[in-house]
Order: sequence, then structure tokens, then C-alpha cells
Amino acid sequence: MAPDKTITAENAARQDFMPVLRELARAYQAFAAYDAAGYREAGLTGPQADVIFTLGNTAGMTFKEIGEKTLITKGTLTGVIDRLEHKALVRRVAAEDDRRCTRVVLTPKGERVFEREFPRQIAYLKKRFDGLTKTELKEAEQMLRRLRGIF
Amino acid sequence: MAPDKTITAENAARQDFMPVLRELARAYQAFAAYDAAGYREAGLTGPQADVIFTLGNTAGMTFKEIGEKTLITKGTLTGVIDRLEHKALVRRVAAEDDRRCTRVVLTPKGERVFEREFPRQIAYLKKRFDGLTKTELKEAEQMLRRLRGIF
DNA sequence: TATTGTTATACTCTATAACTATA
DNA sequence: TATAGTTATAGAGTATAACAATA
Repeated sequence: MAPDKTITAENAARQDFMPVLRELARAYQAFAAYDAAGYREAGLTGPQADVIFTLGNTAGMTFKEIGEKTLITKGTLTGVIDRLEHKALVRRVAAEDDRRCTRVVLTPKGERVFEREFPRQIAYLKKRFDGLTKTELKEAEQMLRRLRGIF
Repeated sequence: MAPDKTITAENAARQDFMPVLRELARAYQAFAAYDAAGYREAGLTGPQADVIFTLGNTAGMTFKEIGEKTLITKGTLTGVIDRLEHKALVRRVAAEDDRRCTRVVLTPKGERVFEREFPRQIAYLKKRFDGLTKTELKEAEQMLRRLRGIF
């Protein structure tokens, strides 16, 4: 059967790629919900955990760098960092070379949270991957990379 | 090489499944950003578009049904429906049989938005899938289904 | 002039729980 | 007692744009 040339409200859901998008959304949402349940126990929101886990084992990063890694835009990032600073998990440090930049660094308390929560979160996620072989993981990774590439 | 028995902050990122999760998140985020750019032109947010596209070609649904389809919890859904009602895209209709229930129905304006925007959004998404064969789509779907299943 | 981060505005969504009216 | 939806509360994230300090 030839594919539809025209997409109408009626046949739209029957496009071949639609199940892929539906499953992509569901797979991600299932993961995100499970993931969130983990770091919420540490009192962190998604963006907050993202920042803490990004800053771990580094000498700190500028807002610009954190924004690039986490996909959080600068305006939002100011608020996220404010809340983490309020919790005494990070602090702002003036950059020496470029005085426009601010580096964000984990505090000792932030380091402890990272050292405890990051491995804990990974172990918590790892439990779900017990049934998958190394080959399957590699295939999944490549397929997802392909999907990301088309957007 | 034997896998690590203990997960520490240092070796955590080297777990075999981590690239899969990273790519899952990136693939979804890339899709979500592209998708959002589409329905934002229609003045809709993610949850709002989700509701409109869910109600299209139906005789309406109760809050409970919409919540199950879209994964929006009831408290949040009240607000989302309020905003859609304010835009005159949906209206609340008392259910005849069970007076606790409220059905949400697209208004004529809502229908027009659905008839125009849903196919438009699908066509917009379709452009990105040109390079993929039916077989690849099927494989991707199955793999994502598998991933969803583990969570 | 361009870039970094802050501030302000105005929404939108989220989680949670108490509440109402029905069943 | 249980369920459907509303309301209240308190945050938290988002987009956007104007802004100050610095390069």
C-alpha cells in the first residue's frame, strides 16, 4: 500500500514514525520518573541534580559551561544556582582571568552530597539494566544517537 | 575486564549503561525541543498541545481519562484545562450519568485548531524521518519499548 | 560592539494535601 | 467509604528581554 501523500487529522496518527516518537517519549518519561525518585530523596530537583553531578570531580565551571552541558539557559541557571547556593551546596567564585565570568564550585558540603548521591544514583539506575547484554546496550546507544541526529 | 563491583564517584560515569541513558535523554530532548517549536507557533504549551491532540477526533473525555492519556495529574490538569477554556479551545460539560464527572470537549474553535495544527505538526515531524527505512523504524520502536519496559 | 551573568516580568507546571459533591 | 474534580499552597522552571560590567 502506497503511503499517504497528504496528512490529515484522521490519518496523522497512522504515520509510520509515530510509534517511534510515542515510544521515545514513554521510554524517556519512564526513565525520568524513576531517575527523579532517586535524587528527590537527596532533596534535589532535576536541574539541581544535573548541576551537582556535572560539577562533581571538576574544578568548577562558568555559567556558560554549565549551561552548555545541562541545556539550562542563563536566565534560568541564575535561579538554579541561587537555590543551590542557598542550600550551601555550591558557591560562586569570581574568575581571575575574565572578570565577566563567574565560576561555580561545589562546597565541601556539595562535594559530600556528590560523593554520596552520584554513586548511589548510578547504582540505583544500574539495577534496571541487569537483563541487558553489552551488545544490546551498544545497539541501543547507536540507535538513540541516530535518532538524536535526525533532529 | 571484569566489571566494577563497587560504584564510586570516579568510576560511575564509566558504567556500560550510562551512554544509553545519556543518549536517551539527548534524543528525547532534541525531539522535544523540535516538537515544541512546532506547537508553540500555535500558541500552545506542551501539556496544552497534548490535551488538544488527545481530544481531537473524540467525543470528549473526562478529567480522569485525559489524565491517564497525558500523564498529567488531576490538580495540574484543572489548571491546564482552565487555560484552554480561557482560550475558548475546550469547554467543560457535565456528564449525564455520573454527576461527579466532567467531560472536556473541544469547542468549534478548538476543533479548527486541532484540524489545522495536528496534521501540520505531524508533517513537520515527518520531515525528520525521511532518511529512515520502515525496518529501522520498527527496530527503533522495539528497542525503545524494551527500554521503557525495564523502568 | 559583543559577551557574561543578573534582574525583572509574567506564566506555566509540579507536588501535595485538604476539601466538595457526588456515588 | 471511595471517587472526581477543585482549591490552596509553595515552589520551581520557562521564555523573553532589558541591563550592568567587562572584554
